[in-house]
Amino acid sequence: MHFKKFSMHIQEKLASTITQFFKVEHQLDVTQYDFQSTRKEFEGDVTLVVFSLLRYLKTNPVALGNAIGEFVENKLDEVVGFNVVKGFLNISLSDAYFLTELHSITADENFGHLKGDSEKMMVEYCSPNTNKPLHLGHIRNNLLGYSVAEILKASGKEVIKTQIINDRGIHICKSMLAWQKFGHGETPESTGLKGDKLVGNFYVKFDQEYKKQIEELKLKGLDEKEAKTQAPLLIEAQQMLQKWEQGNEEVVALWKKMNQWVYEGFEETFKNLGVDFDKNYYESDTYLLGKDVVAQGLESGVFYKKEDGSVWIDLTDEGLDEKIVLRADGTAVYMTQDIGTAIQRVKDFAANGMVYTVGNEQDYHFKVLFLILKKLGFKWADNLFHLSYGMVDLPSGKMKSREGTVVDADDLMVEMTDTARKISIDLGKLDGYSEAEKEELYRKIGLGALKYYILKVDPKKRILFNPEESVDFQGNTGPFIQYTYARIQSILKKAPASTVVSEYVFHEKEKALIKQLNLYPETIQQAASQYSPALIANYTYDLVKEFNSFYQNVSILGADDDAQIQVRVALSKSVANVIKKSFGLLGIEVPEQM
RNA sequence: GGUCGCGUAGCUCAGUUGGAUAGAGCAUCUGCCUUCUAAGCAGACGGUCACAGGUUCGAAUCCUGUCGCGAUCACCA
Repeated sequence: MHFKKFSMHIQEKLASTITQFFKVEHQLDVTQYDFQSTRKEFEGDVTLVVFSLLRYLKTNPVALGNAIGEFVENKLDEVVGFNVVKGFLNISLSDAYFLTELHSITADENFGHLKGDSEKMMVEYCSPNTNKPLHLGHIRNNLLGYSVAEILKASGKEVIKTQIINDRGIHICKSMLAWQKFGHGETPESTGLKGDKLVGNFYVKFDQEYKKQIEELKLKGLDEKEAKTQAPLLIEAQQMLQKWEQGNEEVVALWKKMNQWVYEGFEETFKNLGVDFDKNYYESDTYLLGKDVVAQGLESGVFYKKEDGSVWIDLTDEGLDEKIVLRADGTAVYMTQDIGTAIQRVKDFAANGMVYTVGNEQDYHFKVLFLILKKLGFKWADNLFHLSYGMVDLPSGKMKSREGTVVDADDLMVEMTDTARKISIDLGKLDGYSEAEKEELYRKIGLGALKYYILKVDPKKRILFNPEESVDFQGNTGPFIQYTYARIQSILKKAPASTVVSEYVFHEKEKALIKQLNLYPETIQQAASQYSPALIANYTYDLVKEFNSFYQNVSILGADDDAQIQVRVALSKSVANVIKKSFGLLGIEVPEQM
């Protein structure tokens, strides 16, 4: 059955009643209906699209709509009226129905959130390199991954958050080498720099020195390509990588020391950003994985060997290319590791599936990876999902760490907090807050603005971030929603104790709110099945808009009678609860006052 | 060149298994703080849904083609 945009419960009732109508009146078996919530400009609460029923019964849509309308009005107590406009049957629902709905929403503290462990999913996100600090691109990745993990939990799944830390490789050696050569023994302590920042500086330093060497070599008559491969710095870095692989003590000690600096720096960033992980994997542990699987796949004929000894898979039947899975010298490539790591993870956690939060530049890689795992016969390969997201670009183009054209994650969070502080002080509404409480609030608001700004956009779309223009704090923004929450808290503090209301005549604004609240459970399920925090963000915005209109147009605590106060307070409380929960799914905190 | 993704108001975005007159925010303009917090509310202005065909009662949505932007097509990760 097709249910859309309206409470499941009443739609089921309507659907089965309409099925009865077709059986009784026309001896027809009909079970598929298109419902939608009635548009504001028409009278009614839920609308049946009659057009799509004409294929069962050739008749005038208006006549059919009227017939159905009369039937459901007679059969269902909840239906108190209807009208037909063109092929749309608009059905009005009773006050008793809305009251029941409100009661069931209020009664459930975890309204919309399922608890359970129907399935175990692993969500990977972040997965940084340990040679440079995190930037805005990582922020999008972290926010998306964290949020999708929370959404999956709310949809009833058990979730394990994980990341694979790319802690080895030539890029790490570059930072190490530069530190050795130009570092003068600097440490985070001696410089006062965050560890990841310090290491990142040497990564940049390497690139600068490397480029100098290339220029020098070119002056000596080498061409670009030769110069790039023959620069002494690069050769040294490659040698360092070999030493690392051989377990050279000095190199490994340096590697451990510098990586530790980076981890401490990352930890701080994760904490400020509010993300966490249940399990970390390290590439230095996993980079040799997958070779045995390749051997098995070779035996079973999934892979084949070329004359030089390298191992490949032929995916031309699937419209893709041939892809290498093991080098001729027997060493692993990226794909080998990813095959091995996937299998390892499923073993470690008995996961039913995995979500990989990785930028869309790797679409092809994951397409191939999933296909290979499928061909290798793993049944969980059907439950792998690449949460592919668009790049965050600057007006000047792509962010590049080596060229220093990145928006640093830590800096950005500080700037957002600064902006929040400035706006808050201008508005001056924080009497009674201590300085520490105020700072905490600025952080909540600043981060809320940033997180909402990023998460409200469909993950697959690219984001153009202009550092010159600050992120908004008004309109469709995080602070707007946080503000609404704070306002409700202020009302709830003054509200009378709750009593039972058994009869009530609803205001249109109240009905609209109940309808919007009722969409929350299905929004979570939809966001989970589409891995899209944007759906949660947009839903919450609609709810808040609806509430603000209600707030500004009717009086809550000053309502006409007790029943009205009770209902309006209950509604406000439910809205606040959903805001808090839904923002929780986005990793955004809500303030009690602002 | 092949493949994948995107193209909706000046700007940023919604619009989800095809439904009513395509909606918000920002910006611009007009009202509303002596009443629960004006980071708000009410309203005005703003559209060839990139373009052209097709499918059907009905298309921003599905199909085909064209154009534009991006990514990718490594024995890098």
